[in-house]
Amino acid sequence: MTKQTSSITIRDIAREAEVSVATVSRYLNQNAFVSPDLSDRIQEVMDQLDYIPQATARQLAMRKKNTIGLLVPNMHNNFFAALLAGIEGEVSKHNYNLLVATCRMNQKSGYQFPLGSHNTDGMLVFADSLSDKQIAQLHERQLPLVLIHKSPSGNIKIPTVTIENKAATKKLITHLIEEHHRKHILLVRGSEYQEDSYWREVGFKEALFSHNIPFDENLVIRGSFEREVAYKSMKAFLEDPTHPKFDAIFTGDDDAAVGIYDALKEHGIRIPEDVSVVGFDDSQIAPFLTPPLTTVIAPTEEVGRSAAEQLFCLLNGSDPALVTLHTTEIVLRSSCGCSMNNTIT
Amino acid sequence: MTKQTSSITIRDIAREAEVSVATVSRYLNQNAFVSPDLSDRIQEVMDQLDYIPQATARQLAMRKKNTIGLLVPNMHNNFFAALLAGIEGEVSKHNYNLLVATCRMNQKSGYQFPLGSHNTDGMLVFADSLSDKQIAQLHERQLPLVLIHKSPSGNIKIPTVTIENKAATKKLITHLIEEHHRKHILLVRGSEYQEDSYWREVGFKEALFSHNIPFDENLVIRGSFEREVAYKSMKAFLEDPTHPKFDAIFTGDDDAAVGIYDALKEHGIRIPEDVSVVGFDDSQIAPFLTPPLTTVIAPTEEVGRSAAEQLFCLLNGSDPALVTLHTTEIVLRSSCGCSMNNTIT
DNA sequence: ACCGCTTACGTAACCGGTTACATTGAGCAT
DNA sequence: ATGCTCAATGTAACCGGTTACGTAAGCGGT
Repeated sequence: MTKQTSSITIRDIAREAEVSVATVSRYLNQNAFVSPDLSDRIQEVMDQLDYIPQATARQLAMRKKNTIGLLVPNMHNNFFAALLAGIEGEVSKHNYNLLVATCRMNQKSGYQFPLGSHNTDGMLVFADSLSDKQIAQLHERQLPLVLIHKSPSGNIKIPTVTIENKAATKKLITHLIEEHHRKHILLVRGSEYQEDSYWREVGFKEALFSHNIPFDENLVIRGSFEREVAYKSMKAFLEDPTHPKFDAIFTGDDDAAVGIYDALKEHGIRIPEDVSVVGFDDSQIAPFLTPPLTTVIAPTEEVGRSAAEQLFCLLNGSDPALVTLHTTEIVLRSSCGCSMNNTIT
Repeated sequence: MTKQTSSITIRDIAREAEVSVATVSRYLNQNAFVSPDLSDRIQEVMDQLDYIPQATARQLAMRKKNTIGLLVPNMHNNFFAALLAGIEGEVSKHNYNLLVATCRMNQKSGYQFPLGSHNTDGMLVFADSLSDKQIAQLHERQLPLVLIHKSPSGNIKIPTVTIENKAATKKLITHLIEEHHRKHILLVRGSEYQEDSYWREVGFKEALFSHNIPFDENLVIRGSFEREVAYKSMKAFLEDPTHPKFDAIFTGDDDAAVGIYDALKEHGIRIPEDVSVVGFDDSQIAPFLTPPLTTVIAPTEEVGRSAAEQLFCLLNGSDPALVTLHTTEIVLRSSCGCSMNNTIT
């Protein structure tokens, strides 16, 4: 209960320096000329009394919180750190504060936003932290919003920043087809409702179609973006005697790839001799798998940075890009059958 | 410049519901009895006008920000996500907000805190985000503080939470000595000023001494907590014809271990046949190195959680643990010479 | 001398909540 | 009926900044 922190206020400074509060405020904000002698007196008193202006009071008076919020579903994802690094850099460049929260059910009154217009001047919403309805609601209330790895539903105009899921996947699958002559490619795709998974599937199909390879529903394993469940799904698939032949696997996620590797190994299936395996994300472990995993590098930090950038556009009144698509790079290692460690963009 | 957000205030609600602002406030905070009919009227009006209380005004009136800050040197560290997850969980449990910032030099006036008593009710300071002097300064100003992976200088009483660096290292080195009969162990230690490195070195020495093995200054490589610099330092060491013989390496960090692996491989030195290698941190890549790395599991999320917990103790007036030491586990993989995948605590 | 214009600075209202204190009226004992 | 207590509600001051507006001094032109 240490209540009385630095309870010295702008009025104390004004009194001691024998000026008005307005003058102190003007000196603090440097937004009007204050004569040098007054400035000196003020500064001196401030140093002496160790004065720190209360952000809260300032925010109230200015009707501006100088704070943006980042909402994520959870923090356990690997690339969360990179995303945050990008965001934080941009935020601090603008001298803003960054509030971070996960969305979660509140005990009683259902959903309660830890972040919102009461808190922040604008928000970054990652993937499916919020339902479309909740997003629409915030948007209606005029709260500046930028979505990350998610596009707005309907035709509401909210800036989005994400990565080229479709194009990258198409390129990767094309590589499998053209360079390694694979034709029966198994798709291990993530959660039904995750947008990244959706576009990766679209890219996957496009690559197939443009090489006249039919898309086979039986060569799809659904809902497996986690290592353990990918492992189990893959095992189940392999143990089903009726499973179709395949000569390559696109795992849609590096973490899932680990599970896939394990399952294949247990069945004595060699990578890449028997089947090529490729992932997505270039997580840290990708180069250390045996064999090293061919995958897609996503510029996560850059995504964070530019998402914040769009939000600041909204806050400044300049208009933001409605959709920012970051390009990805494919890094060829040996799990696809390549022998070199190369990159195609 | 969308200024006028939801500019409806508690007074609007009071007027429409034909009650006083005090009553509305009391209803909102549930801190005094309000008769059911008034409650209903108020709730109805609030729903209808879509009222959201401004956190800022509330904070000003209550002289409490309901916010804690986390200060880190940078966000690029792997375990940052886990740390944050732990902190965030605790923070949201207390219905607080979490402000995250990196410390950085401000363009003009030298060091400027993005976080402080103007912003937060208390702060978590990670490792060397702040100098001892800066910490002391904040502490003098009565700002509740908890340090993470760092202890306070002098005898100021600031709660600290960290991990058992010394004990874990001692156990790990003892394992090398007793199980694998290693006697000439190379110490690759991190930054001179990093406290974790310091304690790891102490534990290293203690293990040596208790087995009557002299500590050899020539078997130390300093300042190498990063992959690349560890690689270079190790190469330089190996290429120096006068370098002492060694049969094991303690890298003090998993990331550094990667660099060490590479350097050893280039010189045709086999792990673990020629030298044992052990790390610290159990980063994600550890199990995927060839051979899989024996290392120490640090409960990072738990560290974050309990640091926040101590801070809330300070905020509630109950007294916090002055030092919280989290126990670590050693996970034996094959880089030390073991054949199993085992854990000792 | 007077007028007008500019400029540095002061006064006081305001931001949107909380809460100490005042007020009102019901309930009950005398 | 009177006085007292107590509980529900209202009034207005306050939190610590910002800023619209007012004021007075300085200056130049006639």
